[in-house]
Amino acid sequence: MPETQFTAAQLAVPPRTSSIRSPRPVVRSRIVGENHTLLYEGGRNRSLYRVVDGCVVLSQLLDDGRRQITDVLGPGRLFGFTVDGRNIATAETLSVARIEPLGDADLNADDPAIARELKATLHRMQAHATLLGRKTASEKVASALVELARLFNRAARNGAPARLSFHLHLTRADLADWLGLTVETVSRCLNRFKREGLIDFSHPKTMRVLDPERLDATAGFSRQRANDAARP
Amino acid sequence: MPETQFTAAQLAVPPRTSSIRSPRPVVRSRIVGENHTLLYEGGRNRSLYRVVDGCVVLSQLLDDGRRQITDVLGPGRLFGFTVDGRNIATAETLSVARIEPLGDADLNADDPAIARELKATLHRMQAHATLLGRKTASEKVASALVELARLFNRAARNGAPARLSFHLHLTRADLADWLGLTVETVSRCLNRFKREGLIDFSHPKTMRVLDPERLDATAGFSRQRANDAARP
DNA sequence: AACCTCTGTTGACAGCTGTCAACATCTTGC
DNA sequence: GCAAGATGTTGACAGCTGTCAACAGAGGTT
Repeated sequence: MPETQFTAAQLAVPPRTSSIRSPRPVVRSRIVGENHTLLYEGGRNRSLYRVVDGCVVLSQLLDDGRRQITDVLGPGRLFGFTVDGRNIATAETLSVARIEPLGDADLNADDPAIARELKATLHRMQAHATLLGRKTASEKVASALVELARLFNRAARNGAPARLSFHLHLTRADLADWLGLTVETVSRCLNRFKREGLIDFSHPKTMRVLDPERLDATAGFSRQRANDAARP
Repeated sequence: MPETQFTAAQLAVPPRTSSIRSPRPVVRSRIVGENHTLLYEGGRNRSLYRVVDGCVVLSQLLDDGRRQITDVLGPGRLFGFTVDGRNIATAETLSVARIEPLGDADLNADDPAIARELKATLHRMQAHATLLGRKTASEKVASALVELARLFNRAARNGAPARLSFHLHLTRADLADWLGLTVETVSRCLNRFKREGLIDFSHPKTMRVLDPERLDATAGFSRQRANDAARP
């Protein structure tokens, strides 16, 4: 069994971050190992699932094997949405993960919380489309780091000052498939960021952000979008 | 006023293609001119809208002006979804369009038909992410043509054999912003397809598919995805 | 009709990113 | 502990696509 990134004690106390409740008072969540495929694109399933803890990615394949990771899910996110009863995407764990089934997908279809989740997902997907279509390699990798840091930074739940250190659940290949790049380009960007003092990592998956502001700037994020006047 | 693509008679009989009903028995739809911005990303609105006829695109902007068209909407599609009360995307008409408000967005949030529309939209967004991240320029342009042909080919509603001729509502720049390319690359691909006998166009926006199968192949579509058995 | 602007096309060229290859490092299994 | 495979890094090189520029054509205005 590969390394896990949380302890037995953490697994024993699944956090509740979402307002979505299943009809049954007690829901049996299950622990799934790393690199386990939960759902296949085009397959059938009649339940939604929530990621309670861990990391799950959604992906699609082209005929010749090219892969696109369409979403990276952390704690609280839902997956298993279907169109015409068919799974939209393949779902795989990138870590040991706690998964909670939410019951019949169609029964839950009119749950306002589900609609809210769908709209939030849509929002993320659109932002990612902008990344894929209009950002450079450096901006893509920087954006990914910012987003993953936000996703998996909750290690410091106990009120401790959240150090900008987090576990990169994705391999370089996963990052490449998420960002529309190649492993080589991802590796080059990460190591350039490291040389420039933006981030640091000794182990390839143990990331630490050293200069959050410069990383944000590299990501092409507009911290000012709210404050700034629109340009001429 | 620029050219319109439907007649007064067609406008007088708005087709009902969706099962989504508004609470009021009579809904007042409105006609909007070409190149009209209906909603701004980040702005507030408290209604969903349906495209009854015409073409609407959703887009996002980066700070330096780079634009990504995240979705192209034809008849029947909904837009105006919000997260935290804020519009997810900017919505613009690319043609004279008939738009129908669907009432309070939050009131409709638990409508099963809305959830279905959201899931269908999610599906399209994921497919487009795969296009943006993993397809070549030729595959992107071919995919766009196939999709737009399907979207705007309903000209032949009267049972006539649907000729594979359709109106491209998007400019070359719009196509580029949708596909993550430049106008020059889009233009080169379209004219190459023309030289190769895949498509034809005299007017830049009057497209005609001459060889649907070869176009599908160029788009990298898997015609088997539906027939295929789900994998283990 | 003439003019102007926007859109589209085409060519030359460059550069970002992909491809190929070799090697290093980490992980896993024996 | 060692071997073998998977993952990550780095360099050389190439090519797809972007950039820049000039021009053509269409649409709209006076």
